[in-house]
Amino acid sequence: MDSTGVDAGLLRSRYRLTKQRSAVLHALDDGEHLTAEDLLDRVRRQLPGVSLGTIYRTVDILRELGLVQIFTHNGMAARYEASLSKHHHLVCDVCRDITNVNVPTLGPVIKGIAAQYRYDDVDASLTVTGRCASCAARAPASTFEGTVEDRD
Amino acid sequence: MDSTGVDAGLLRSRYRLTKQRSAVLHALDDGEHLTAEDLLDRVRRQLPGVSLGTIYRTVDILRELGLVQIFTHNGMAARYEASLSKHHHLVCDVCRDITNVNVPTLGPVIKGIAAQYRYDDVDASLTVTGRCASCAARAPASTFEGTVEDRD
DNA sequence: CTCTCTGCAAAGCATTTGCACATTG
DNA sequence: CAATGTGCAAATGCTTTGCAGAGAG
Repeated sequence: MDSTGVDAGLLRSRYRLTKQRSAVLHALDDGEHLTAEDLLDRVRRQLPGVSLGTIYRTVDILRELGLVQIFTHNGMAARYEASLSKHHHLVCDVCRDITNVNVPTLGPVIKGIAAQYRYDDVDASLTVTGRCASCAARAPASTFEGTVEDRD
Repeated sequence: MDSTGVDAGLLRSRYRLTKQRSAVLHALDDGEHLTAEDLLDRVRRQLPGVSLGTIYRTVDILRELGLVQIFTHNGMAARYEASLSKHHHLVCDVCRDITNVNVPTLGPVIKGIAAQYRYDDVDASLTVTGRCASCAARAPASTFEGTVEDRD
């Protein structure tokens, strides 16, 4: 089993390095903001017998070890991504597409809030919603402010 | 039925103003970031027969009308609040307490992202997590950086 | 060899939905 | 009175969990 790459974090931890966990770790590099089902599909290409329960148990310990970030928005299924770099998300209200985005200017904003409310060890997640360029091109004009809600 | 206060938005809409909906609207003023169950409890004080299904259907149309904001974080149950003013949330990792927070400096950050990625009609939700002052006081010292994860 | 992990299947929980009856405008 | 809304209970979808056997160290 590969013990020098993405697996290193697990090896150093109090958890055992199993082939299922290694496969999940590798699958995480195989796409952005993957759902548990997405991960299951990818993991099963290598290791057909793996169960969804194992995916959930694995991402949970990877989160505890700081190796994955979990993204949720409204009631949608959780998305998992390797903790390579801190980033935030842009979600299209129309097509539900998710884009990763770096927001370097957010740091000072968060520091300010932490200081004002006396919070320690702060982290933050910013989710920007709106209509992406392709959906705007495809859709009827919208000249008014505020939420654009179709009544289905 | 009161038709001049919080009910006005519903009255002007294509939806009927029922006593259940009015009660939900009033219940929303009765606390911050309330869960569906919280709303149900409050609504039932006035109107004992109301069902959870009605709460969910009602908050959904209120969201569509822009009268409530919905806050979710990780897998937690959704929280509902009247759309009085735009605000964001501070969530304590330890006690799970939620604090509303105004973040006036966020506007330019979001505008920048919208421009860069060509998104229209953008909105944003910022959730800052960390350890609140009372939990920090109560807990063992934490001098290292990063997430503080107790193994239960 | 012991402790941890896994697959399976069942349970859990928040939310949604179908339907027959009640209510609104 | 026609259209819409409601209560109830069942269904849904994601996630978690108990257990007995498999695998890691």
